[in-house]
Amino acid sequence: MAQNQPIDPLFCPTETALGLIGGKWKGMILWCICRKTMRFNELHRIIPDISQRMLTKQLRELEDHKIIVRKVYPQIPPKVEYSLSTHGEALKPILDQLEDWSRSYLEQRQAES
Amino acid sequence: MAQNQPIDPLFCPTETALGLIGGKWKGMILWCICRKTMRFNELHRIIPDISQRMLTKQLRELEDHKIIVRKVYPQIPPKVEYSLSTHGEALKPILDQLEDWSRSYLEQRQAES
DNA sequence: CAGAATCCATGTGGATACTG
DNA sequence: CAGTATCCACATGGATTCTG
Repeated sequence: MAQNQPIDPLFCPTETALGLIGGKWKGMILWCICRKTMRFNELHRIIPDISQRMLTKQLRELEDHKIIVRKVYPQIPPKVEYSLSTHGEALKPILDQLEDWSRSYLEQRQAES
Repeated sequence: MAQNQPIDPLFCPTETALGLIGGKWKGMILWCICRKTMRFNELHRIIPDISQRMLTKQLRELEDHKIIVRKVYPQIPPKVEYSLSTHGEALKPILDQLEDWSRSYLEQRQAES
């Protein structure tokens, strides 16, 4: 950081990244979509605690940020599939490591108590 | 995910990890402390937009979660130093990758506009 | 099926003033 | 220096109802 220069929050990549994937539920949503292409209700079944409103909102944000791709099949009943974009694929190994990290974190915390 | 079993949010490691490091300002705070041990006002100078209240709060959370270590020197004027814990050190390479990822993300987004 | 719209409680975060 | 304490505005998120 040069010589203790102030950081512009808009240009701190770490903050940016966490802003993109740190939203509520996004961890679980990405965890699911990383594993396979998912439909809306499929996600909702796997993450029952999220409301439809929130699920929609988080998915839209991930889509707006080009991390996931939303594919609509124009048919009745509607069918929408969510999958990782190229950016999202690049994120996958990082999320895997994060998962390992927090797993060892949880284990150690548990061992202490 | 076995056969579309619901995930318990409490036991989704990805969500856990993002819960630990995804708080507001935590990206920038960690970015700083990853680089060197930091004092309170030092952090505040580098991240001027954060309020003292928030800085304190986020630091406490990171400390409670054993990601950083808070070392108090009992003297006047007070001196407090924040550094990475062992868990925090393990996180560092992951944050670096996240940083690379978001940098390429930002570049591509800019190229598009 | 995959949402959109509305209403409402609460939590989060900012500003300010004070302190050991 | 490194915080607390208090007050308050606003954003976040939940529950519910409705729809192409």
